[in-house]
Amino acid sequence: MSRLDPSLLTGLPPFSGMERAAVSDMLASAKPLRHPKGAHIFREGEEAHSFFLLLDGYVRVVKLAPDGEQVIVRFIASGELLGIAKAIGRETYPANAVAAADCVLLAWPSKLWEGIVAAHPGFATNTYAMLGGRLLDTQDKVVELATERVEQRVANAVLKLADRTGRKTDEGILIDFPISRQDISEMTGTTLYTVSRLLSGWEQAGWVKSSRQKVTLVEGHKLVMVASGQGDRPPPL
Amino acid sequence: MSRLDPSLLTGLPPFSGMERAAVSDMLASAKPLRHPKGAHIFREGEEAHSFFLLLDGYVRVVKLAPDGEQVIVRFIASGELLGIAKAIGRETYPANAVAAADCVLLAWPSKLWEGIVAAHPGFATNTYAMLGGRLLDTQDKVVELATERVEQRVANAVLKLADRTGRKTDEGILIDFPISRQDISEMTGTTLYTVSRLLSGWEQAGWVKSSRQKVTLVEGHKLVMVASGQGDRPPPL
DNA sequence: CCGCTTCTTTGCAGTGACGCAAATTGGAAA
DNA sequence: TTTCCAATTTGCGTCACTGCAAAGAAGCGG
Repeated sequence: MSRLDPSLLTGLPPFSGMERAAVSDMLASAKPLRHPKGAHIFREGEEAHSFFLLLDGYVRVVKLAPDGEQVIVRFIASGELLGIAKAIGRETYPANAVAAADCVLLAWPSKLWEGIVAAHPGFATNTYAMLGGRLLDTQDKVVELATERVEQRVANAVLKLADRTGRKTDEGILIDFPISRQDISEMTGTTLYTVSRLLSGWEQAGWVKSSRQKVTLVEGHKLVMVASGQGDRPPPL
Repeated sequence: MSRLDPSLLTGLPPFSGMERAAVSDMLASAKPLRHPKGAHIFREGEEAHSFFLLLDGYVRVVKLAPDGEQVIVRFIASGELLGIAKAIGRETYPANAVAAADCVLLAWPSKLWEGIVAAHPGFATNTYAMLGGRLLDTQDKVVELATERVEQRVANAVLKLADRTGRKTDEGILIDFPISRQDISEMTGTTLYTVSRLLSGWEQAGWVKSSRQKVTLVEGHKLVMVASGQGDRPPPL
């Protein structure tokens, strides 16, 4: 008998619409797991021995370009699945997963995948819908990279992070985990220098507040304008 | 009884590993369909009434950026599925599909999707593996757009097209359908001017031959070098 | 065969973004 | 506290790429 309570999972998207008994059943074969900030949860190319559910924390999914540059392909927030290589017919992980903050996860052995999917059609449907959503997200990212200027992409990234992980403070909406200029540049296909210049400009204008590994959104609507390409340009220094 | 022969499908990836009888069963509910070059097969946002198998021809999957620019998200060659919104839990098509050449398709009503997937687990597995492959392809495109220079991306696009749709001629490998400089620019996130300049340069160097809507690969290995970022730069005009 | 449309080429000027270098700041560890 | 390392800022020169404009080429329909 597991010490984990099924109510941990029942509210989460991957398990929505499932019977409590079914969720308990899945939980029985899961192992809880912790990773400190900065640790690799899995690596690209490695055999996909497990798939995971993120219970708490944040995870960056990172790909390595041929020249060694890193690209952050996606952020995972708590309640989401990751490492489900088996669901897409793969035997190895296609990217690296790194804890962006201290993380708590559940892990299932990948060899249970087929059985779980067969036994829980609701879980399967949820998972494939989620995969479809990620495909569309990624396609949107392609469109963004292909058509928007750096300024717009960085504004977009900050807005999305604030929306998905933001915590309200008295100064504005704070992005809830340590994020560097370099991280933001790896999400938007630019350099840490350019991100720094942009944030400095926006800070001068009073639209954000930022310091080491911290970004707080003060006037979101201004950044929305920038993201859409219609923003007043804050005066260059 | 259908006039279509199941052997049309048995060799194609979506149906690999399936019984002949199962394939016949699926074929029974499909309607053949033709679209001339340039026609829309479906449009973004439209209700996903059908899903398709491309039997012959080529299809561009195109997204519209907020500012009206077009981005070619993917090319579909014969033997591939398209428009499978139901598989990813969507009720509407997420992009436009345009015939890049005269096309022959099979169409199934989307409402049959659940039944088909339930009745043919092999087909379901193949489809989800294919979707996973598309997700990885799209992620690779993100990495490419984020890290490579225009020159490399255009070389890559030409190589991929030649590889996937190339027909051998006495001059080299000819891309098998009409493709304009504009098309290539929409695949690579640049402008038709830049594509024209690059192709002109490569033609001077004897690496490709190109004319109106035609590109022939002459010295593929040279373009591979360009794509990897190690190519000798052909002398500017 | 002519005229129209669409695609392509290329000169040129403008600039957004890069990337090095060096100084500065902030936090954590000793 | 002091030390040390990583993150950040910012000046400056450079360049890849853009985007207009205008001319040339190719194919199609009448």
